[in-house]
Amino acid sequence: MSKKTTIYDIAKKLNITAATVSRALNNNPKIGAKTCKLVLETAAQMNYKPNKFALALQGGKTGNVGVIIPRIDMNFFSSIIRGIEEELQPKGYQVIICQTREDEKREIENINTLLNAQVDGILMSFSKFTEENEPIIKSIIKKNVPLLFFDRKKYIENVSSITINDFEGGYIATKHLIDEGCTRIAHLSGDPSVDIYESRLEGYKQALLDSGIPFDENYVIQTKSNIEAGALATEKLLKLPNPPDAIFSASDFAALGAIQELKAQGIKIPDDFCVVGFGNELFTKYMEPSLSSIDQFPLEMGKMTANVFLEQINNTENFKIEKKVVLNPELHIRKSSSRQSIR
Amino acid sequence: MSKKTTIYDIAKKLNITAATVSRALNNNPKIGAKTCKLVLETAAQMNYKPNKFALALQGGKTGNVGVIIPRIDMNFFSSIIRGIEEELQPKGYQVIICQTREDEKREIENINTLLNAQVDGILMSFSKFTEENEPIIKSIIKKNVPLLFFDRKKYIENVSSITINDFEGGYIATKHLIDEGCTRIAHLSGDPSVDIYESRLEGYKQALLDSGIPFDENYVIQTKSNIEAGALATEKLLKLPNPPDAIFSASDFAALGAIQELKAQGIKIPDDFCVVGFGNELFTKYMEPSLSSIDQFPLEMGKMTANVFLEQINNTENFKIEKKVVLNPELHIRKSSSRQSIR
DNA sequence: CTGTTAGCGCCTTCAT
DNA sequence: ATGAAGGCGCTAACAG
Repeated sequence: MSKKTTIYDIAKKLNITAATVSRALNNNPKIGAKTCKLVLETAAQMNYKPNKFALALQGGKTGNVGVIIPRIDMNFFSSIIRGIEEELQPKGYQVIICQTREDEKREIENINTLLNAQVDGILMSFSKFTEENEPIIKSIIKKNVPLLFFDRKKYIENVSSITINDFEGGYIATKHLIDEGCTRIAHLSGDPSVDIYESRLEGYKQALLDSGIPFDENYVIQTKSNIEAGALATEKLLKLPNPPDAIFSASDFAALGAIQELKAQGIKIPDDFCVVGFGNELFTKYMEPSLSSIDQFPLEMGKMTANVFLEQINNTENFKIEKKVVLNPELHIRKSSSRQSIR
Repeated sequence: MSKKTTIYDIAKKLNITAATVSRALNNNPKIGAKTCKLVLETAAQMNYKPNKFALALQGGKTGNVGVIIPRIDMNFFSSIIRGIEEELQPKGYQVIICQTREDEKREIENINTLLNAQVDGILMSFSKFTEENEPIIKSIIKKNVPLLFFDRKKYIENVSSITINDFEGGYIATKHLIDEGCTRIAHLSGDPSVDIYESRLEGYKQALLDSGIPFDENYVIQTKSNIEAGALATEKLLKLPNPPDAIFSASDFAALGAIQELKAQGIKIPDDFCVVGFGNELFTKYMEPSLSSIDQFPLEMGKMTANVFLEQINNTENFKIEKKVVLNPELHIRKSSSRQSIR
């Protein structure tokens, strides 16, 4: 296990030239069938592994794909990464992780780093579309580097995206609360300029509309995705002249804060108040009461993203593939919104 | 933004040769101060970025480091990755993730892949040391590829490791339970051939010894790190003729199972029974009752691992650095073992 | 101090 | 169907 074997080594052994070996290895049509077979065999026998760097140097493929996410220590994103890695690794790709830490500057830096590293593709969940990052996104496309969006999308020509149906998620969460008998349903929303939150809000509105419940804008509060913000928002809601009897939160963390506040005020869940979150974080299952939540299937999202990327890479047609995959979310009903027992 | 600028481009512009440019860029001592400065300036101005692949091709550094972990979708590991990435990225390294999925064969595959990718270093938390993976570990060392262990260690010459003091963790968890007035403390342990579980058990024993509480081997049950196993083990413990009044679990998940079982049997926590877990998983804080647990500081562990790696890489001495970093764990006391209220 | 040359491993014309 | 030669971007050895 001293030196790596090169095509020259195997050429020497077979008394042929490296070019021939190269051709045989690449299934070049004009090559003798026996020669080809012979080369393949001895290559395997000598444990030949192509040198990625020599390939990359000539402008070929590097076998690396870059994945850009806000933070890896969130279950949602790490599950996506897991899915991506599990699909791509068997195909010989390595996954390079970049975190933006919610910083748009770092997002641009990361893209530049990845482009400079000549990755074969960039899979990303960007923080937000702004005028700042628009040009760099365009430059990825111009360089013909396959680009895919997951989780968060924006319509850009020739860019595929893998997302969940956030509208549907908002709809079924709200519908479920209505079905449980709630009539004054509040919504903890997120940054309205991020389309996933916008869609969840729309789904919420549509569900109300379909059930003939009037939409009350006082019931919608924009909050950060954390516990404190959720608790604070809930406090506000409870002070309303006609306080709500349920909350659909676009974030599990905010929902957790809501539940803490409700418990602190001695409000019975789910008897007097129901809560549904979004994300199906691990803790939703184990908290007390357990929190109903919308599952976004991050593992599947990751696998799907990887597969669409592979399709795109292997596309030999002379037109671009543009695929918009939308996964269906699923509601997990738990104690926080489960009134069967008292009906 | 058409073509990447090479050292030839900047050489041409300055009417010097590429070699000179290369030297200037690498702070080669024998170079004219003005020439050097000039090169550096125009390089920056032309937005020159060295080509990693050309460097790697000559046997130089690739700027990639491989990280091998069981699974990325566990908070403990993804936090470590976060720490590693945050330290290494600013230094120009890219992090390549490999998951073993608890499969020792894949562990070997991953190492081979990384070696073949000529990574500048391998940072790993291996599943277990066996006769099978011993040779490949040795081969990493032979190839002079910097190797570091985190989380799980084994003494190998010249291999640095970053771990937490599991003995201490076991000790303080148990000591805390004793201080809360528990006298019959059981322990849910893990695979005894994995040294971290062994150490936690030893810490547990030592704490009992130091407090004059006899060790009862019936109180130690080996369980998998999941909820069902924890519940099952607890069921067994409660059936003992002299059942315990506390559990120190080497896993948060098993501890969660224990609490579920205790609650199911109507046993009051912490009044009649205390529980302490290990890992400080996110859910421990939010479950009911919240679970006391040992924090392993995964983020710091990751950062530390990255920094020891950097030290090692930049080591110009002619001797190997071997660093064994041991982080101190910390107990987070929560409701499941907090009897202040009733004292 | 700086220019010249060769080569890392591979592929790709151009010949043969 | 195969061999010979050049080059991807860079560095290192050898000259000057």
